[in-house]
Amino acid sequence: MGRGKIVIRRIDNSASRQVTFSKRRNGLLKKAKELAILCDAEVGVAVFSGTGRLYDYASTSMKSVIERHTRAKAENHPIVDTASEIKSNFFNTCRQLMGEELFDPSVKDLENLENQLETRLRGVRKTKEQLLINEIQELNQKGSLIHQQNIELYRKINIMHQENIELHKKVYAPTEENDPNRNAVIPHGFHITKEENALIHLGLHQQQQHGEELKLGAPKLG
Amino acid sequence: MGRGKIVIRRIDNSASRQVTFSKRRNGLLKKAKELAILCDAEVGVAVFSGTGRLYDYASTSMKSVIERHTRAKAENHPIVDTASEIKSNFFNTCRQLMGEELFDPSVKDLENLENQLETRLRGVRKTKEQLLINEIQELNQKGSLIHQQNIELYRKINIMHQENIELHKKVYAPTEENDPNRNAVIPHGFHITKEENALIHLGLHQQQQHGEELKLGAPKLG
DNA sequence: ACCTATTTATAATC
DNA sequence: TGATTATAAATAGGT
Repeated sequence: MGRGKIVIRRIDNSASRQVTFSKRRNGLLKKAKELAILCDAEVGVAVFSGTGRLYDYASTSMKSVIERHTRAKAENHPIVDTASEIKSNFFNTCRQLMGEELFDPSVKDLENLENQLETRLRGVRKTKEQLLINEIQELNQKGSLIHQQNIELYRKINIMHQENIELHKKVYAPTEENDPNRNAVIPHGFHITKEENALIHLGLHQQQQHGEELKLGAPKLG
Repeated sequence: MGRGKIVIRRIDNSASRQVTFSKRRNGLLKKAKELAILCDAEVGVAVFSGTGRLYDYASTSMKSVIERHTRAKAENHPIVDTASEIKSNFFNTCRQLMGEELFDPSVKDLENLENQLETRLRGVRKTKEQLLINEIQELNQKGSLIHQQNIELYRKINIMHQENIELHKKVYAPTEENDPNRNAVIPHGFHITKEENALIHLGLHQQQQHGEELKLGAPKLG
């Protein structure tokens, strides 16, 4: 709620951190008071600055809040896991995650921690991967399209080639001696023949590629 | 901060009071967390509803907060970092890594932990991304290749097309009335003409596609 | 510490 | 209880 949005993460700049601390500490204590008054609640707040200074508020008294809190906790938390045990487990988990030796890998909290971290990682990965996969699919589609067009062109060429041959026969075979324009035409015919060979060769070469390298189905993306 | 302004005074209506309590309690706890995270502060909040139910939050642990509070009240010089606090900080780090809020990121070990985890995550991501990027590049190369082949084919077809026209002229124009085989040949000529038209149409159609859709340059991969 | 453009929190309402 | 929304508050970034 300010000039710009901020991410809730430790403010690196010490001065800014101190300023923000001052502002927000006041805000927090104000809110605590308002809550206590508006809703008839008992509220206690304690804040220690980075430098260790204490700022606190209690709607009744801190003593009362602490005692009541202790009682409430005792009722809710019969036994099971000592707080210190859990702490210890977490501590070990952290060390493991930091690449150090694992002290006690059997702890459930450790496994939870690992799983949750993996889940997060997966989420990030998924998003980015999806973008890349989409891109690949688009390229595949375009590739298939051009490939189809290529095939179509080969077909057409073959047809034209046949026609060409027919025409050649018509032009040169039946009227070999009769046509006075024959000599003027020969270079054309010669030229065409060379082009045909080139085309056929090119076609074979490409079709091999199509069959072997260009299987343009969706690639296996892990 | 709502539809209307209110005065900070006990809310008489019980239902409204309860609703407001719920909202503002959440707000207070959220603010407490943010303060702890943003400003590297140790924060503890305890709230008892009118019905006596406890809602609390501690950036480290309530035990730590209470102890520190007691000490701060008793003595005048605040203690900076006890062993239990460091432990607490690790505890909080773990919680953060588990996807919960960050309570006290100021401890160096905590930062190390974060950095190391990020590094790991980055490494994994990079590897997988690289694979996908390679795949995209390969597809781009193949696509360009086919595209070039396509262009080449168009060129060949145009050449053949010209040759065909020349041949047509040779066959049908000069000997229109003289050739007794003319009728037998006409079907061929007719057929050819149709193919030519089809080819020209196809060519134009595809070239448009090449120009607009099939810019097969390397895509931007984020 | 003060100033505001913005973001947040939340009062009122459904 | 949970959404929604208009509005009040809080506050981030500057001075």
